[in-house]
Amino acid sequence: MLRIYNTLARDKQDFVPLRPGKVGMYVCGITVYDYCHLGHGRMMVVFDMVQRWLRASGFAVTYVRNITDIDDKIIRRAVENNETIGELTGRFIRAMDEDLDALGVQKPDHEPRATQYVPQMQAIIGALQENGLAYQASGGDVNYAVRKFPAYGKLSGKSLDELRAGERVEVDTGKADPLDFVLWKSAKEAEPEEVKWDSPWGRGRPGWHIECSAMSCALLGETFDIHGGGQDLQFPHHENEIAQSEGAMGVDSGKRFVNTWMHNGFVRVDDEKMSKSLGNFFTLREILTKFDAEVVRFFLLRSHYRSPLNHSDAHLEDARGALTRLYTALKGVPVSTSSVDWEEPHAKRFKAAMDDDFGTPEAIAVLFELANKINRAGREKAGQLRALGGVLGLLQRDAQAFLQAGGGGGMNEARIQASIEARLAARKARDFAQADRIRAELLAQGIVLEDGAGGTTWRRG
RNA sequence: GGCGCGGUAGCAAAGCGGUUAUGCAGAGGCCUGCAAAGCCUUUUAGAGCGGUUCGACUCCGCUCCGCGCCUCCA
Repeated sequence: MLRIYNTLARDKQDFVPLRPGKVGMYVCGITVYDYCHLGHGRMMVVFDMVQRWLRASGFAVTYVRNITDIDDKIIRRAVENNETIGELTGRFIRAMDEDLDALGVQKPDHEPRATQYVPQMQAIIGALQENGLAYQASGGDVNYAVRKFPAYGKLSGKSLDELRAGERVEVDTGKADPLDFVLWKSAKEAEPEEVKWDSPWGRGRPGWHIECSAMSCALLGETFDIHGGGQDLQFPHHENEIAQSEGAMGVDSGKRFVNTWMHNGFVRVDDEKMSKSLGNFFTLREILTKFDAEVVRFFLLRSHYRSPLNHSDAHLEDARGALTRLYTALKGVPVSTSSVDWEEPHAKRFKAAMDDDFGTPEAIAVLFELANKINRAGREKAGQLRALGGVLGLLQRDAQAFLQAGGGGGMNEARIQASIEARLAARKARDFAQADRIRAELLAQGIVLEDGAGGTTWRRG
């Protein structure tokens, strides 16, 4: 039985889908005005892992991950760059696809873009207005009347009165309550035509929060199983989604928006949250110039998805060494598409770990025990190791290809092979001084030689 | 100020009320011409103070420290 930590309950709960065997899952994707950083990468890999595990468990999953392609930052950036919104967002969506593809993140079943769901957003806003939860302010913006939604705060554990005690509430004329948030922003003269839609409330564009309510409802229905996102979206974004979606269905309808809320932990740098505003972020593409993408994925999955994760080159190096051990156990094992034997003891422990709120660290520990068994007792379990790794999106490459990835410093394959031959000749002649000299030269280039039963092989060190 | 999360061995990181986490690093051994890899053995834990218990790293309380949210943010 799969158990998931539900933020709404602040506890692990048995996962029971609305419809047997089927799971609807929505995850807040990113706002595409810049390159993805490692924090985005973690969120993407975490929910990719969740999605994979649900499927491996036999569920028919509908996975929706949106793209926010309209918002203040996008507009500002496009104007700065003197390009259209579409050009800017198209560029960064392509970059995101490249980065995620490298990390082994599978495509969601649906990847809706906010700009394609404006009519659905308007419909929800209309319903909210009918239900007395939305009002148009003097400036033209349509706001959500937070005080009218009794359950406001149930996800984040905050009460409106406590929130109001917080100092940083900007005084926005037109809002009935400072905590009310915008559903529909009335158009501003200076903004490009591209971001203006007609609506019953005048020309304008949707607020940020309404996008996810509309897209999730359109693709998964009014109520669905799992909603995920980064911890920083818990408040106010997800709280507002609940207010919108449940408010539109009718506060008294008893209908629920989402059953299970999942939030992944942050990536940190020097014990501080990695973020754009702090300027301490590392983009995926810069990390991927230094580290193999699978090493990055392995690094992200080696800690629990809800724990904070510190990023540093040393930690990535550590992950590389660990993943190298797993691949070393697969040396000489052909890449095959063997499936998992779930009756096998290691697989049972792997499954138990994953079923306990996606315990990837322990699942990966089982992989190492499997590697040890292979090194000790032979290759029978190699297919099992590869197949279990595959459940996490790992260990699918040829072992040699992984071990030699990144090249051999300044040396090409032919030169390395020539050196290995030369060393072999020296060894045969029992000229060990010469043989050791050649090995040292290669090592200086980051190439490690290993004399095995089947001959000498090399890997990057 | 309000709400929440966490403090595990040299580093990273898990589970668990009583039995080896796991990876890297360290020590000894096997293997090797010597190494590397691998295998075997092994040293370093659970912030502090109380409480519950036959027994606590694991449950409860307090203290100290760190982090996050309360504003856009994965």
